[in-house]
Amino acid sequence: MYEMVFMKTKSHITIYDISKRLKISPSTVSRALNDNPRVNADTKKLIVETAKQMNYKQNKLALALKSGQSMVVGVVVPFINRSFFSTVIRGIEEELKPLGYHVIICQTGEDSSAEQENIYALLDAQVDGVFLSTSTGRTESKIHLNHVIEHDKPLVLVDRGVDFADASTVVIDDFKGAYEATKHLIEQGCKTIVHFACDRKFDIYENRFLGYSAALEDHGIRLDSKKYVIQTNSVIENGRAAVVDLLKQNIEFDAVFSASDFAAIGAYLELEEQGIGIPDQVALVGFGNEPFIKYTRPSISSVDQSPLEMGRRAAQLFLTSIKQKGEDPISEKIVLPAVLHIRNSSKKLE
Amino acid sequence: MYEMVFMKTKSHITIYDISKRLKISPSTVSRALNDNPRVNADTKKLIVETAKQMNYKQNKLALALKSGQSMVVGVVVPFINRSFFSTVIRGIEEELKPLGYHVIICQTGEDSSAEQENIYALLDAQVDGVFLSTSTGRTESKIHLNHVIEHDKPLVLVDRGVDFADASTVVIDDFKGAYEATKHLIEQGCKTIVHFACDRKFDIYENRFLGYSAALEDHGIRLDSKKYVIQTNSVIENGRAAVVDLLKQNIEFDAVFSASDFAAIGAYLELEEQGIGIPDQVALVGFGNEPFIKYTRPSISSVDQSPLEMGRRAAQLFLTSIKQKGEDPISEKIVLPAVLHIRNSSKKLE
DNA sequence: CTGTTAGCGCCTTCAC
DNA sequence: GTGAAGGCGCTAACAG
Repeated sequence: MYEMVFMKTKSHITIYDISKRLKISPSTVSRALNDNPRVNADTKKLIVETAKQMNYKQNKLALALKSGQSMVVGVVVPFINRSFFSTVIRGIEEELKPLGYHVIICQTGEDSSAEQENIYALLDAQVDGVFLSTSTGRTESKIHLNHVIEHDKPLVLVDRGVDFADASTVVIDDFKGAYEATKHLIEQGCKTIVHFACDRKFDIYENRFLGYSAALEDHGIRLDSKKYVIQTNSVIENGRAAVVDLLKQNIEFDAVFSASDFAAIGAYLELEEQGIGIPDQVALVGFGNEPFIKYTRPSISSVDQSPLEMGRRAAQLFLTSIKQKGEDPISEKIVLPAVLHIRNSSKKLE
Repeated sequence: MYEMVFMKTKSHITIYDISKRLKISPSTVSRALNDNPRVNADTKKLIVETAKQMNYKQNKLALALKSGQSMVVGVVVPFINRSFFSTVIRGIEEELKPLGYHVIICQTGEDSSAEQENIYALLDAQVDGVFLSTSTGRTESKIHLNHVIEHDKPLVLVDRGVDFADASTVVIDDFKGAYEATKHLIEQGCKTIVHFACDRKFDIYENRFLGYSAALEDHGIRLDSKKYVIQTNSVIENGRAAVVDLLKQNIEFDAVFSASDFAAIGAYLELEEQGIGIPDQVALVGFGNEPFIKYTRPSISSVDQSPLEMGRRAAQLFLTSIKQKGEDPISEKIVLPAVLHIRNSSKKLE
């Protein structure tokens, strides 16, 4: 058996190649290419030109190893093809690209241990910071988050945060958004408002539930968690199933406030199929303002999360953290407003 | 003025730290950590354990510099928060993550020169391959694509490809999809079928146009490009404007086949607002099968592009290219089927 | 203004 | 089975 021999044809040009060609030391080449003032204008010009001509490209990897800055950040989300998450990422990318950063994306599939692995892999890859929309609930282990901090890298929690002192956070005002949505339904005359709560081990969903509860209380409606608060997931089929269940149990209700647009659209589909009129018999409000939510008929009311802005702000938090490197890290918390978009699914009165 | 002094507190552990602590040479530590057989089982165990205890993490950057493999790929798309693109990326990520690759995402904003810059930046970052859904039309310069090939990195064109010999490609059968969509409309009795063509400098749109034309011809309908083929962009407002224009010009039509779901939904909104019945007065078929397209009422027919599968296949093409490194690169071309999903917007007959 | 040297963290010959 | 040395490509002292 013969070993395969791979000719490692060097496909890229280094400053040494330029150095040799021009008989100028590598450091001068480096200086010239970095526009260092302490180099003769003519030689600089010469170097820059031959570099271009030789099609030289700076190896960022070497630079990263040398400088300790990779100029890469990692973003960890449940699924990248959810409009909310991809739009957050868009915001991050657009804010960071002008500064020369690259964005690595990771998906957890909503699995906490996959989240851990992703974060470790990102640290291995020497990212300069981590953005996370977590799938780790309030009670679960957060050592992977500690690791990020220990490695002295900024950690920015986006939307799905957890209480974690050393991380910056950007969220929307979930409580207020939910409160407004519920209040709106009450003002439309709804008395028995079902809440699709999603998983309350996440703060965002807990806060939406609390907003719902507070609105009921403030308007003299007794909260009946057993009957009207349903744990769903943020999945279309779950919303459908929840409606099926309510009907099967003969629970009467005149509105649904869903903490997720996906569950909301599931409810919409099922109600429609069952011939239950929206909003006349059941009014409907979702949460997230996903792009598809306004094309149903009736169009569905929803609370906007301004994902693009969340991404941008998250990126800005990262940048301020980077700048104050070395000092004691200050973790900032941004709360964006949650704006209710009222559409036809919840207009009982004109 | 005093210069600020930054104590570069080394936040990470290297094999040298382990080496010193254990008084074992770095090379042995390296070998142990890489599970090299030529190291004593006991020392190996010792090393692995202290590594874990010291919270050692391998610096992939150093490895990348050494090995010439960064284990990072770059994906360049117009916008990451379009469902189609983010789902393609999801497919790529899911296929490549098990092999240890990271995915960097870049957005061009549909701008050809931004695309060039992105690609150069990715090459600087020493990515192992580039996935591209191009914004560069048939007639524009493709030097940036040549650069990728010259650097000996696999280039995979996804969906929006251009003729480029040295790149692998995965597309769907746009011609057939468009043909089927148009044929379906004809079979529903439509005679005057408008085509929203998008930008035909991209092959995908050109092929959709050709499919539309061929279907008309095969069914004895004369193609009237001037009257019925409208250049729109893949944007909701463009679809709206196109309908407004048609009405203003008093052009009669009984169907729209849009090469883009976004333009299609624009048409839907405008037709609805004008009180024009879908499908009775105007039947409607889109292209892309975006998630939102089926929630309108009537639901809109559309040609599916199977973006997840496209992403997966693209990743596989990359992997085969990587394996045959050194040999003459073979560029493969995959054509996935385009499946028409018939919904209520195009059912004139029962 | 320019060249020499060293080192970022790792792996991998080459010796022993 | 283990250690020493060199180099991936780059920059930043340190000399001159």
